[in-house]
Amino acid sequence: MGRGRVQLKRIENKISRQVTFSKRRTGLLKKAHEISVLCDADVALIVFSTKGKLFEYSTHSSMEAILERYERYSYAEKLLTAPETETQGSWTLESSKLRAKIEVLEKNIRHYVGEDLEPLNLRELQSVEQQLETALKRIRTRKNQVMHESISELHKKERALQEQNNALSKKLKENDKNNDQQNVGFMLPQTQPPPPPQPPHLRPLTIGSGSFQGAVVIREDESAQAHTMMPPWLLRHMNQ
Amino acid sequence: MGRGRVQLKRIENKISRQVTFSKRRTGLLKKAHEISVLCDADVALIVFSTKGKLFEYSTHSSMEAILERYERYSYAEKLLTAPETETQGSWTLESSKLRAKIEVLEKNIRHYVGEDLEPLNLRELQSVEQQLETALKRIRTRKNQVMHESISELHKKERALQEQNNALSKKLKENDKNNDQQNVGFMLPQTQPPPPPQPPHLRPLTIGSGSFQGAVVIREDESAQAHTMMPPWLLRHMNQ
DNA sequence: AACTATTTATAAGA
DNA sequence: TTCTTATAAATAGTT
Repeated sequence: MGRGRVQLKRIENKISRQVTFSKRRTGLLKKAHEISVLCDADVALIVFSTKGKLFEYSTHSSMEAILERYERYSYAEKLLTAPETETQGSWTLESSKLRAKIEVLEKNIRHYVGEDLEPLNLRELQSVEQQLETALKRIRTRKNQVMHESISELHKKERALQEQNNALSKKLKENDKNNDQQNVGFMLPQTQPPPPPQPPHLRPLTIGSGSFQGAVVIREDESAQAHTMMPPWLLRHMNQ
Repeated sequence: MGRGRVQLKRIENKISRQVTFSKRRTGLLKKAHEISVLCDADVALIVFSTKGKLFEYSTHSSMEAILERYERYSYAEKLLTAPETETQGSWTLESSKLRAKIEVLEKNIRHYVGEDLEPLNLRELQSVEQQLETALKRIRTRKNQVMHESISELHKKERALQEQNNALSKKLKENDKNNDQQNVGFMLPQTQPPPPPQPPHLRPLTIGSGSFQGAVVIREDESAQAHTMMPPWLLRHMNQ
């Protein structure tokens, strides 16, 4: 919708990318608002610019409400509650100094998430790169650890449950014998019927050898994880 | 954009509201996708229809990652809002809010460099992991770009120096001729003896059309790029 | 930040 | 839902 067709690919020129971003952001927010009013829908829209600046739109029922609803809908647990803060200590530093520090920290964060990289020279880029590699290693180590802990925890629980189970069965058999002898005339089934199957997105990942159904949902293949996905049904509508 | 103007208010007719919802939803998702691609932005879009059906779009970095990021960002922001009147006490309040924000930012940074990971659960670890992977890709792309620029800069310099060199040599020869004619009685050798060979790790990289010996291999595929450090002697030339 | 020539989105109708 | 078409809106390129 402009003087020329536009390829659906990253605009390389930084200036026009910014200009386009600004224009389209306005348009997108407007349309989000319109559909929410016209069609009485709940809409939440979050946009981070390349430089890491946040823009958002949400229907009256507040961003938080919609995100919570989303979480509930997608069967995911609530996001981490915000980290706790302590605000004691002296206030000797001026606000402006604090603000300056905040700016520096935010800039660092942008670099750590790969944004706003133009001002960095090669040496600095390599420094960040190395830090991220180290970080990634640590995170993967920790993730592994968490997963292992989780798994052995589950195993432990499984064993405990199995034992309990055996004990109960045994007790039950004894009761049955007694009942038989007394001709009471009824029996509990020895095995439970299998639970009804669930659709995949509801089915928790099962971990361990036994019948334990853990709640730890782990993506099977993270490296194959989709990197941008226009759903096919949307693609159908797209000219490019 | 249709046959008639449209009032920005809820469409009362249920059928046409549904139809409009369907059409506009498609358009909105398309536009969300476009801005994310064209402008390299991270976008998360959530739409609940009146009937409670969910539609969503998110950039490659997955919905969870963006919501996580949003939570981090907006939490830090929240600490600074709730503006107070400028009384004496409010300045200390301001300071403490700023401090709180700084703490949150620092905690985030620690996570980005792989420290202080114990409090994170699996979901959070994976979110950070994904962000770091994206960051690493971007950084390597940028590094490549910087190196290319640097190299062509060096080429240019080399050519300039070579020309200067030729000019000086020529001038020198002419002077020598004059000196010969005047029997001044000394000569510069026309050719230099070759320098003693050096082990490869000491030999400076030569770049350019002349005696090219370089091994600057830059892979085009950024995602597969080597995680290698530049040798210090090359770094020296590349400070921005 | 404005201005338009165009392309796109979409309201209405079928 | 889907297609068609007339028209309103969005926006790319320009100033």
